[in-house]
Amino acid sequence: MKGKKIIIKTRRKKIMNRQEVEKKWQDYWYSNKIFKAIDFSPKPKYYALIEFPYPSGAGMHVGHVRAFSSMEVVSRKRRMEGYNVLFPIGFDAFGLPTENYAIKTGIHPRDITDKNIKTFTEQLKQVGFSFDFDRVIDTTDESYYKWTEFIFRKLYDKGLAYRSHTYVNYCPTCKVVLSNEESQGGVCDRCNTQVIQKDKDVWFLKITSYAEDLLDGLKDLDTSQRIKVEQENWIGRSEGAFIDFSLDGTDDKFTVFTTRPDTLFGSTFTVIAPEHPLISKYKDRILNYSEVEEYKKNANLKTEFERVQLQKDKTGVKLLGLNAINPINGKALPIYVADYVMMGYGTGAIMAVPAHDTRDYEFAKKFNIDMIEVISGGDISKEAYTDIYNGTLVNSEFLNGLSVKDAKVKIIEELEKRGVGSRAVSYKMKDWAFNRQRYWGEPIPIIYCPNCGIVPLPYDDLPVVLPKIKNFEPNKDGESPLASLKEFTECSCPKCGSKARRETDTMPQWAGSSWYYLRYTDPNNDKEFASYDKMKYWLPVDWYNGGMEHVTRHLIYSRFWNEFLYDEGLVPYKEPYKKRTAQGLILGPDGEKMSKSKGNVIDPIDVVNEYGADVLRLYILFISDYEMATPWNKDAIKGCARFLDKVEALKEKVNKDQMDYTPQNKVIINKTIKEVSEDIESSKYNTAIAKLMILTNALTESESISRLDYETLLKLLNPFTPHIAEELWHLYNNDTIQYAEYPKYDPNSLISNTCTMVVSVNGKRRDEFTCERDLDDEKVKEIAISLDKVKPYIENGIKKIIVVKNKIVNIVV
RNA sequence: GCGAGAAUGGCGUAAUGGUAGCCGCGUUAGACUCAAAAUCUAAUGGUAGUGAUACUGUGAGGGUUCGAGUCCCUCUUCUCGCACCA
Repeated sequence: MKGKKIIIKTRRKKIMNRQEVEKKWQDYWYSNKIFKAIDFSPKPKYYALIEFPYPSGAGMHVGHVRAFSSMEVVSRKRRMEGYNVLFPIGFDAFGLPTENYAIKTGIHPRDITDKNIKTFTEQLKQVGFSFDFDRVIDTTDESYYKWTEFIFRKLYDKGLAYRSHTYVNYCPTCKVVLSNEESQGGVCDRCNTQVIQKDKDVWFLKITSYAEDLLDGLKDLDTSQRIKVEQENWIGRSEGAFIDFSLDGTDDKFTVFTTRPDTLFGSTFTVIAPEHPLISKYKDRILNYSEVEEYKKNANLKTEFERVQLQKDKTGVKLLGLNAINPINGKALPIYVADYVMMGYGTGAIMAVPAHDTRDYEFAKKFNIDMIEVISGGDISKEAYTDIYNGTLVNSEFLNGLSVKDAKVKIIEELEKRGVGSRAVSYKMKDWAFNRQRYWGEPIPIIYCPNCGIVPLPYDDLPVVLPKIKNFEPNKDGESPLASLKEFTECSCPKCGSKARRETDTMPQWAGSSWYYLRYTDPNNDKEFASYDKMKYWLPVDWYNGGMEHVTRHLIYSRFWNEFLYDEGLVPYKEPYKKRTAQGLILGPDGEKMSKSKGNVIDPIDVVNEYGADVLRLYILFISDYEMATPWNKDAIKGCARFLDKVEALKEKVNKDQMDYTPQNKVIINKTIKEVSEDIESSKYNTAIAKLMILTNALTESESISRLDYETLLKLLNPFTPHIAEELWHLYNNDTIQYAEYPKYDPNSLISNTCTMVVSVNGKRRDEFTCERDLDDEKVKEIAISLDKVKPYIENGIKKIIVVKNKIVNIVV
């Protein structure tokens, strides 16, 4: 402890006190509103967006700093490039952790949230982020969630919000219904409890009707392959056909979905999901109904996790007394109930073609069902032949001899002609389960009237305000605490005036974040969610950075809302984001994911207190490639502190009156300007910083440097380490560096007029020499073979000499 | 199982098909100091050698090329995403 104090003292004597200087400039920036975004400014606009944080009690995390730092650097650079920058911040403050904390402590979520937002805001300012703090939004503020309710109401009007009775993912610990997105892998997103299937009344948003648009919009999104592919997989489009199978002895039929209609002649049985309505409908005709009921019950008991575990072990029950008719050849096929067919995908029923589908193959083997080979080329005695590129149709009457591709077209034509099938597209994505039985969320503006049924609240009556309550515990039925509050639930029907009941479920946390980027353009508007003109000016978001984990949830949800609002004529652009990047995780020093329980959490504010905000910002971007997960190294950060000390020490060498580049540094400065700028644009912050270090090392080796040399370095540094840049800039300037013109490079000064030629023999480096640029190839060869170190290797004759201009000579012997 | 990505010193990482290891950390030696820290200087992939230097080296094995960390094929391991999706 004593030693540490001495270190700080020594540093203070030699160089600036970072924390003091940082505080000074933060006060200057924020009190003068240096980062204010100006509506309708004639400058070109730039909208940089980061995912707004959840204001947890733990405060800011180093992960937040990394997530925000990329757009922070870009925003500061854009301001210097003459843009009118919108770089906003807000808080996604509804949600379970706050509510759970309220249950534990009895403190109201409103008070917890306010306190956490205050702390978080202070921490953001301590790091010096250049947000426009005049546009802060809070999703739990009545003036904000009024518009979240408004959008829900719009969705309802269009039939895109509906109530349905289905099996849902339910977390027994959190006592909430979860969406597929929140229960990936069969466990609850928040608490890792195994999700169970529960029969419930649920609000859904019909995101599936936007599946095609959501897929389409990805085409123009500037993003990594990974982010695109993840969204595509999530939407999960597949092309195929609906085919009707009639039920033997009835006038009824059921429809299957298949991507392989070409194999229809090879179908030897059909399978329906345990939840398929056919079962109860033909209760009386199914001879083994009790066995089927039993199977159905067991299937529902299985958790998602168990289903995955038992993936290979197929189970099922044959429906006795009920057969399906293959529409193409009139053959009677047995119907099985099996849980490897899901009610939630396609039609919940399949035509099974064991010869050409792996799952059907396993099932057929287990239940001793026949197979018919209809695509030649494989060996179906060993395994299902699923190749769709090779192979020819056989045993399929009019399809025989065709390729899979052609057979698909022809069979669909035939089915359509006969009126028993059609081309179809199916999506993996399901409708979005949109309610939670909790208090701390946006109320759903719906009323249940005994006469009129479901009635939406009139627009003029919005918002439904969350009442201030004292007991936040959900009740025993897993209902929201609002359900036990008479003052809230009792109301009158807006249509007929009779006594009615208010919806007590609230919206999921993803609601508020589905449109927040719109609100930033006009955060204080109390007439509309944002003015059309302002949205037209600011949108679309030019660059959006956020977590990889939000690619399949938040990104898709928010694009859905935007596309919907666009169709309603309420927003000016169909796609909200032009470009999307994602940062990697920062792991603990032990290489594990940071967590309280592992005790490996690094608090960014501790780093600010020890090294300063500039060092924190610099290190977080220098640590590795921006997209890569990397462990924190408590020693490596010292290198960043040393670097900034060096930058400061350079001031002693500056010739104040020299306003051009010093000749010996001209090339490296121009090169650095070019490369740092390009690196920032392609999210290579780590190499950008490495190049700034190289430049600083070069300037340190110079006898003296010019004012322009130094100011150029400071400008290039400003996006990364604005405090020290501002402080040193003021040695020579009175105005802020934040709007100083970003340096430009001179293409003619990027290369020196001499170059180093490497000489290798058979690809092995042997020597090098320096010569003028673009020297004639013949002369280069002459010099190369005359070198003493090269001579011994070419004694036995030369086969060939390859010269790569200004780079390398390779002598082949 | 399917899809995407990755594998380079003691560590984090860097290299338009053209000097592998930039930049940073760490380590070693030296300077300053009574001493330590900080700072500065030098060295630092491995093996051999006092040394110039030589050989070797980017997960493994093949290939293309004058030349491969980079391109192609096969394999191994790891990370991420999806997962009985019909």
